[in-house]
Amino acid sequence: MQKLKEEVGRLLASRTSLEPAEVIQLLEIPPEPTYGDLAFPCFALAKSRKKAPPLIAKELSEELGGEEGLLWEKAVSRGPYLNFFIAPRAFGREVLQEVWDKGDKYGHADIGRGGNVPIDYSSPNIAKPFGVGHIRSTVIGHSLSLIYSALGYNTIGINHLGDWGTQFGKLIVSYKRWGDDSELKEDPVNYLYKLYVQFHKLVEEDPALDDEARYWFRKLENGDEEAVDYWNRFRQLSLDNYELIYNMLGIEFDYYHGESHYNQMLEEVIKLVQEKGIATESEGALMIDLEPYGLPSVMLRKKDGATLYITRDLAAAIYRYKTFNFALSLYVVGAEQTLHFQQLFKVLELLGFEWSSRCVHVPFGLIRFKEGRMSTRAGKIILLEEVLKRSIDMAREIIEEKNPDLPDKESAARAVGLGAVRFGDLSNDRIKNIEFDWEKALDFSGETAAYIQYAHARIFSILRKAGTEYTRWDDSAASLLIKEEEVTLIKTLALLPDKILASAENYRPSILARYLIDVAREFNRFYHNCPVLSSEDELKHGRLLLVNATRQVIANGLALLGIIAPEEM
RNA sequence: GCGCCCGUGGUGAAAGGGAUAUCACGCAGGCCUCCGGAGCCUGAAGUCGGGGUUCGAAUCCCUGCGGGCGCACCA
Repeated sequence: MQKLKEEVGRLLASRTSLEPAEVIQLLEIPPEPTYGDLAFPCFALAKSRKKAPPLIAKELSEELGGEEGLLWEKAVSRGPYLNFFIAPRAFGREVLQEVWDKGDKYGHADIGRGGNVPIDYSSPNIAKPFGVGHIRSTVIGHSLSLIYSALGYNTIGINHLGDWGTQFGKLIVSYKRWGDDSELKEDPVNYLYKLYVQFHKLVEEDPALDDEARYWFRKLENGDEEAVDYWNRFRQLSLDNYELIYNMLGIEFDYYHGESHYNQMLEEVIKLVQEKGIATESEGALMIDLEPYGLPSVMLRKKDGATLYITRDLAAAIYRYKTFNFALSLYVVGAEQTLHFQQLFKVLELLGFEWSSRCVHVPFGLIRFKEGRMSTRAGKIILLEEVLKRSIDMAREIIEEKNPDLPDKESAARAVGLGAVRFGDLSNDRIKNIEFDWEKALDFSGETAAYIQYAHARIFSILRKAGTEYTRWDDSAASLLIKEEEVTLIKTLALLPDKILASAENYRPSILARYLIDVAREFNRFYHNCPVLSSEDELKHGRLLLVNATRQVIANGLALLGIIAPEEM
């Protein structure tokens, strides 16, 4: 597709006042394939030519006459658009060859040139169980890190654990008062969670508990041995539990730099802020006035001397810049923290860090129950681990029913079950709130990962039967594909590089996810209309090249979503 | 009170200011002597209301309504 765009870009640049790059920018895909395959909208020329766009389109098409290019065969005007029709044989050969040559790297690019991109994602709060709510940050962040890596960036996954803060005071108080060693050993995270929920229930009757919790958190900040011991224990037990889920999802972080990691840098940050003269004392607390910028002011240090979330985030941002000299720094964190990040980035700017503009908050909507928001405090939560396990169970049942002879049912069930959950989250626009629904979470029909995986498995089935006879490149075979379903599929395959790029630029893996649905759909149409194995020699070879290219596109795409493409299911 | 986000067929979603608004679930019907029917084909049904900007608005602006989120001692 890029080659076609470049060709059209050069062609139109030579006939208009525009540069090739400008033309390429303007090119779009027509809404209806019968209009053409690549459209040049003539609105941009209306001013300089002082003519109506439809007239310009008409003139351009007449100028081109019956001309044809390498990859296109005709150009016709339709309203204000000049529409190019691809030359199916040349275009098909071109696309298939590119996929063939690039293989696993088809769709990848090197726009990043090795620049560092730290991505802050997942970041659960210690001592709270890993709920479905955490899946969003986890899978969106993971997918973005895979996508940016494919574009030549050096991504750095950072799990910014919530391992510091007043909740530890609460936990210590609870554990000291009511804690039970054997219960803790048996099921650490759930037990800690139980204590946490209980604390919030009891605090309603006894508000003094809150003071006690703050007191213990201050002790922790001051390095009190007893407090630190508790903290270490709670933290490690939680980490062991998260490990399980990350293993299931195939996620590895480069760093587990939780909030506690920045403790020794906080003094320095506060000193810096004071030196810059942007901080003020107010009722014993240290504040930065952001009113002039239309934002609520922030507090860096409480009157009791304890620091806050934003103080640590400030330290973390500066640390990341010093350590990684990043090209881009992403924060995959819920939309409810949008204001916090606006404040954070503004403070960085006020500190004179030009790189503050390279910090990006990637927000997403929250997951809700029908009855309302999930609340960890109230104890209303669904564990992610449970969702994943049930999804795998469901997939196993379906495999048992539809494909009982499958040799390795377990890995297929994992691929499909885990894929369904991930895809369910990745395929929708991240900014919208999601209502959690077991039925939808465990759905394998329609626009789901299973649909894409099924196409992939079918392809493998065909390729297995075809044997090795056709596993070589052949120019003339690749030029034979001119049936409608073949051409449409080829055109779809040609879009992968654009889609990966758009996913990165918009921080939206959903663009790639939806595209893969299109690929699978076009493949299924092709499959139902164009027999492969029973075709005669050269056409069979050509179709096998197309089938193989489709396999490659699906595999490359799913890989960037962190979803396994099974050979059988 | 102030600020931010979201309103698209019955339901869930897509649509870089552009052409006749695209899918899926569900519903009604059809397709396996044929490469895997977790599939394919056909059909009914939609841009929250009102103003504006523009040659052109689901998209941008204003306003109303509905829903969500946030706003100095939580994270």
